[in-house]
Amino acid sequence: MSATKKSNNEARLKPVRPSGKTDDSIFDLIYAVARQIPKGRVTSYGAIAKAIGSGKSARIVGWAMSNAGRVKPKVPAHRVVNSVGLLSGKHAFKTPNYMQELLEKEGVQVKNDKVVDFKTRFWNPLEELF
DNA sequence: CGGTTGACTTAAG
DNA sequence: ACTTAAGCCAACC
Repeated sequence: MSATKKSNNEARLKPVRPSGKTDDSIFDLIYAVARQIPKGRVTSYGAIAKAIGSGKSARIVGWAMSNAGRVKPKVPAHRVVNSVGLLSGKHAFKTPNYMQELLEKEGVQVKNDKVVDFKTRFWNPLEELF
């Protein structure tokens, strides 16, 4: 197979938007930050929003996370919760309980759909990436 | 093009 | 701790 087989790879690390586009967008930035979340730590949608410079576009982060399941490489969307540590996105996983199990598997305690000691487990991209 | 929706956030009562 | 309200922005119809 000495033929030039360039297609097939070309390192398409760009995330796939809902529209199927792989253009640069805030989605790219969101996924990029989300992948930086250390194991056993969590962050919030708003924190990511600030990290990418949008600040108040936390809802877009949530939107992007809903697409995280179809994005490559995999995005640890289970490590992203809302501002009070609530697993607001658990319903988007295979099973509503899958998100909690993933977190517990990483050492994050979850009680009543809420991250235990959230403030300590919180990972601030603005400070950690700085 | 416009109204609605959503894995959000902050503020105020 | 709970409810309301307003701000935000991309996708959807």
